[in-house]
Amino acid sequence: MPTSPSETAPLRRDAQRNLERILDAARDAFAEDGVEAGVDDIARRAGVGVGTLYRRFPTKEALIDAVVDRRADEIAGLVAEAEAEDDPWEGFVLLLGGLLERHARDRGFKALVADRMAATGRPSLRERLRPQLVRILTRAQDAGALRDDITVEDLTVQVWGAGRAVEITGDIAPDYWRRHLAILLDGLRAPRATPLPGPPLTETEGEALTAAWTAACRSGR
Amino acid sequence: MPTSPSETAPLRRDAQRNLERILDAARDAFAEDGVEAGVDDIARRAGVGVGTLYRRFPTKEALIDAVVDRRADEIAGLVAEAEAEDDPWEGFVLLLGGLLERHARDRGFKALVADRMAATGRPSLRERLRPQLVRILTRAQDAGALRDDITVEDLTVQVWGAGRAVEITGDIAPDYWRRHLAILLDGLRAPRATPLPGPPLTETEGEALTAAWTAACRSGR
DNA sequence: CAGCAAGCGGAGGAGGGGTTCCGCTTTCCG
DNA sequence: CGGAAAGCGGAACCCCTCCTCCGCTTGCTG
Repeated sequence: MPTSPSETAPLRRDAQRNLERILDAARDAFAEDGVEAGVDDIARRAGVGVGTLYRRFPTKEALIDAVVDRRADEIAGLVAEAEAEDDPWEGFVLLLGGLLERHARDRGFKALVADRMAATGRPSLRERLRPQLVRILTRAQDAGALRDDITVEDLTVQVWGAGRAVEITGDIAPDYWRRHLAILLDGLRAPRATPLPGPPLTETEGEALTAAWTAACRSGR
Repeated sequence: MPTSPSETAPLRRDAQRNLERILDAARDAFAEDGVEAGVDDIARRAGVGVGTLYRRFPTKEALIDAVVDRRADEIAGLVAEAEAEDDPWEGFVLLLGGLLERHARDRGFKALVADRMAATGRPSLRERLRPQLVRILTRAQDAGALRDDITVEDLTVQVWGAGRAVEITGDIAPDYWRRHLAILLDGLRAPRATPLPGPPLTETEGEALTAAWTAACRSGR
């Protein structure tokens, strides 16, 4: 747990500085290339050797976790913003838009979204966010704006898919996500919803999916 | 071009048999593991050595191409079926449903879909299919069933995203794609569609996207 | 049946990741 | 200031995958 400041002996000043540099470099590298960015590249960006990197993070995975942890506030902020929005539908749109926009601009974001709900690893983030998500969803449904036959699992899968689509378009048409989202929203709006076939995913299935998705993200794509 | 039968000397009988075995094994391996299935694994499934495989296909990429070529008829058949359907909307739904169902059941299908439109490599398939696609789309629009502000590019991106989502759910909930599709269709239906923001992708952008998508599929996302 | 070209298999090369190791440097504290 | 412990760098290592090479085998043809 190198990120927790108050544990065992404090880091030497140079070590602390290098730790910051590594985290910053990793954030940038992941944003540009996704989690498949190489450790050598990250170390070079940070101006340190790979040995230094591995002194702080026993494995690349641990580095990813640390970067994700650091950025978790970003998602938490977005969700809070969405919940604070007066209009339930607008709040819902704000959330989805925020997610897709980040997907379009930042390739490392996928790992963040995956981790946000991950069943494995650090549950704090996911457990903190999920209730908020449900609230945003049901609030929009109670207001009659969002179709009431979809569940959080449906929404999650939709976001994964849309995120992937928008991620691909991000390099070529950075604003295309708005169009994509508009189509998705038309499918989610209440007024003209067609009954959905088949049962929704159970929460257990949702968790299994999340685990699979996380694994896929971790291994690069 | 090992797949074209009438070229230079005909293959020896054992070689011909091994060629079939390799193609079958590759099809199965890709369906199970996606294009990231290893060549050693494919050779083992086929009951041949990797040397034999490489005698026929200069590179793994060429093998993928050959498998995709062989399966191209599957997509062509689906598209033809969709076009032959009396009701324009039903034809459209048939097409999307067929694509998503295959995505859910067959991990190698993604490569096929990518290649179907690929700007690089074998253009025949893509060029043959695209006009049909446009016809299916415009027919449904002219019938007033499909919203008339979407383009083939929009549709393609939607299918990529939905395919990804459904691919993940395929292992856990093989029929979930129906639910996902239903939501997507509600977003695509004409009645009371909300105007889309921003311009659609140009055809040039569409081609660039396809190339990027193909590259991503080839390298195993 | 004999000769030989085509075909075969699988050990090993090549290259690209992540990870380790160890001799040198820097910081800190008495 | 001086010594010890923490930190540093990056070459080397491991492992995994695609691909090559070459001595042996098999099927075809006269």
